[in-house]
Amino acid sequence: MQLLINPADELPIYRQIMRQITEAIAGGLLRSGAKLLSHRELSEQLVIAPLTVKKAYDELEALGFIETVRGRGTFVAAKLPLPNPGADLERLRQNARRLLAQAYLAGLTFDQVVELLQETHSQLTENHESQKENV
Amino acid sequence: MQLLINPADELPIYRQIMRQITEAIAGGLLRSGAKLLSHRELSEQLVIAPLTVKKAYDELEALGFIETVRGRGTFVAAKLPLPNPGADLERLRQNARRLLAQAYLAGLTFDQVVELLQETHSQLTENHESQKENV
Amino acid sequence: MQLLINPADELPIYRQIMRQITEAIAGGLLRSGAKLLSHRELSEQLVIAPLTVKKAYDELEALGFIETVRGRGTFVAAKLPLPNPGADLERLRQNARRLLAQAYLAGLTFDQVVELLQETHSQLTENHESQKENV
Amino acid sequence: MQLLINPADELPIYRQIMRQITEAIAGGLLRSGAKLLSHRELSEQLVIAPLTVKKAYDELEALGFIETVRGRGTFVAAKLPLPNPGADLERLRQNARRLLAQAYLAGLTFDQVVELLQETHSQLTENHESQKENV
DNA sequence: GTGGTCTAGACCACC
DNA sequence: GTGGTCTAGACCACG
Repeated sequence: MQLLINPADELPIYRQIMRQITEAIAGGLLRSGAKLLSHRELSEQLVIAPLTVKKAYDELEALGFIETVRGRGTFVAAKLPLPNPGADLERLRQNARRLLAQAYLAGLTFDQVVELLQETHSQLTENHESQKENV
Repeated sequence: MQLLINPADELPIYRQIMRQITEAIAGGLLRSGAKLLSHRELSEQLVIAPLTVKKAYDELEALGFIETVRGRGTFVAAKLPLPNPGADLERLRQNARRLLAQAYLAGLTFDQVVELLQETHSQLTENHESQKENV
Repeated sequence: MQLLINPADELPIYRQIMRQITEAIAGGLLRSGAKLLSHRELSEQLVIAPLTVKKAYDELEALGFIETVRGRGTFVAAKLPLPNPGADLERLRQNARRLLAQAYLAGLTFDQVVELLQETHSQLTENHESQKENV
Repeated sequence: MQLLINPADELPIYRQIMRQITEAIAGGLLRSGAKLLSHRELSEQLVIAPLTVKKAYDELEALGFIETVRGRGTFVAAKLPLPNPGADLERLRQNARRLLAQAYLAGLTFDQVVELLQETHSQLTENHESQKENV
């Protein structure tokens, strides 16, 4: 798995890292127990400050997505955090609304949005094999 | 139309305003030529600084969504900006990917996501009738 | 001669009027003694407030480009204002610099700029006949 | 590079800054990747409010001339915005027309205008060598 | 240190 | 009344 960082992006770098790792977990690219690169290794690979990666890992750990074992490394959590049905659904609704608004401004129809979603779905789930990769 | 601002939101206030106005345009709530509240009026209504609203209006104008006429007011643009097929589609794809990742983490299936999208679609398009002036 | 007003332009309307009239004089379209529309007529034709046209005429008169004769109307001045060699040349130099900078950013070469200037020159001077038109 | 601001100028200060920076880019004084002063430093140097410089930087970024990286600074864009052949040419034509009208009112001939343009061209292009960082 | 946002108030030009 | 600009200060997040 290869992370892509854009320093000029509005989203802070540590958030870009968090987002990509959680997306990889959601898409099945990273499974429970998979080992992540150490924050030092990852910072070298991405050519950014180690503190930045550390911050991303710290927050991911606080959220329950990853677990750190002193002396062994960092791993995808065994039990992924259960969703808070209420708040999460509301956020999902909002994001769905935004996606639709954005699509309509771009001239797409509802059916085309669903189509696009289906393509994306296929991409996210087709790489369910390559499992023991590191981040 | 009533804007809702959350000062505690991670998204800057001026962006919240921009988002809600563009969504209103996308959903048909605001049509070409419709007059917006003056940035002063809107700032009073939202209990925020006038400059904050003005910044939102300025950026929306730079993006081509609204037009401003000195001494007369601010209006939804007559010709809304045509989508840039390339960049826009790519951004849409990214957002679709994020929506799916978020939904999967929340335990939803693909079909449930499509369902949720359909509900949202109905809401966005059902208020396509009356409305003449003012935000 | 037909004036074109764009209310959304950054330049104030009364300045748009001033600019177009002085350009018409410079280009030979309007000669000394030519009669202008009354500010009321012009305001009707342009669908703007009479005060706005009045302001443009007032400033043009203060600058010496036009003359008002009570009860008869407004005319292009018999003796056009002589340039202030110093200040005017400096402003010209600045504008020349800006034109070049703008052209270079647009990818043109110096020769192409001169070419473009020549076309413009032809247009400005070829309509030296139609003289007795009103504004 | 030294910016010169005239608070009494009709052109807003932030526009004066924008203009001088784009001209410096067009003239080769500022190259892609060159670092600009932080908006705070520049505001001190020019003795104006930081927000005023920031507004200039923001608009230049929206136009694609400069890029900003959080925590690192602001830089001349790697890929300068490609000209929009249509709109840009039309604006150039207008400005050429205005330059000629202004010159004719000042009593110059067409050849003298071209001469003046040639001088300006030399000035703009002769400082195409050294310069690494800072505005 | 950097940029990002926001405030509360001011003054101006335009219509 | 409208929008346009500017100030002087504040607080925050990021690296």
